[in-house]
Amino acid sequence: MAGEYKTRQREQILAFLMQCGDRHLSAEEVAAHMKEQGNPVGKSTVYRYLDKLVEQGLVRKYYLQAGQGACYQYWEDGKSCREHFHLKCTGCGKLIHVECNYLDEVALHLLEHHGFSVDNTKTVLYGFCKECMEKRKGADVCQENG
Amino acid sequence: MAGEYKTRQREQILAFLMQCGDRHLSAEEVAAHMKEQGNPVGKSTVYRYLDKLVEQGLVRKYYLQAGQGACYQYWEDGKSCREHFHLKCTGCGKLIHVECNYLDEVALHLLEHHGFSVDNTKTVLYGFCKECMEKRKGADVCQENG
DNA sequence: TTGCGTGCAAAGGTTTTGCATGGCA
DNA sequence: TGCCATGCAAAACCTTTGCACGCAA
Repeated sequence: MAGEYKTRQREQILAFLMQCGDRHLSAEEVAAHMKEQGNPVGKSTVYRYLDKLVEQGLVRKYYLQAGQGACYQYWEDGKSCREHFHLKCTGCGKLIHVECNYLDEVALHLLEHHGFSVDNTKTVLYGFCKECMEKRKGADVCQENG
Repeated sequence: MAGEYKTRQREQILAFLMQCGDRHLSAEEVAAHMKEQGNPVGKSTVYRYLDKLVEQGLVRKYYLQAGQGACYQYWEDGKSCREHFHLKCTGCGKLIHVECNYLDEVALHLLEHHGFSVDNTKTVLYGFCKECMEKRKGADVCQENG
């Protein structure tokens, strides 16, 4: 059933994603990189494989800005990540893994009080990290104030 | 400069948004509603006016899931969605607004203990709602395991 | 009357899909 | 050999843009 074949294209795509570590890449960028390397990969292949990797939990898909399309990022150690929350800074794109007992209770709370089972492999909290928050203070005008 | 005209279309669009309160609407849905009402409005008009409202701070634009397009929501005095979390069921697609003091503390915790300022307008927690959880029990088994 | 607003259709970009071919196992 | 994977191009999507006409003030 799950007959997955190993191909040059897939190896290269995954290798590139791993190599980029915590950088997030668009499908376009992945395809462009392959082309530069002299081993072009069709866009549909990129999209298809990227989606497959997301399904498998090896790669994460982000929607940082509309109109710009999605971003992908290799998900190091997907197993342990199932058990904690993730924060993504919309300023610098940094992904923060949060190991915190208090937050573990949040999932429990949602389950018991709201009947909702959170999937940490799919959930990302967006916002600003400390550095980007400070950068914003000053430039920021009346955005926070509703 | 501010030569803004009041037109039937604009009145209706804004009225509909206000009336929908905390529901998120896509541009498509707005246009569809107008059509049903017997007063169709061109899509470009919807998009243009929606964007204008966002600029003016009267309406908020969300990017819940790419590929699905953007969602708009009337922004009643900063009340609504900035202050609570959103849950999205990956089973049935339902969007759940959670008004809960306990969860409000979560944002505070993240800020104080992790130096991260969560943006609830961009953040959505993914998982399964009660109904879909029950459906899944017994059904598929090997989906979680990558 | 002035010039903003509207609507249609076409263009824009990203992602998906159909189908024949290519390649892994 | 049997299938899965690939790649091209076309289609599907959402959104923006161009342009002529309509309408508010």
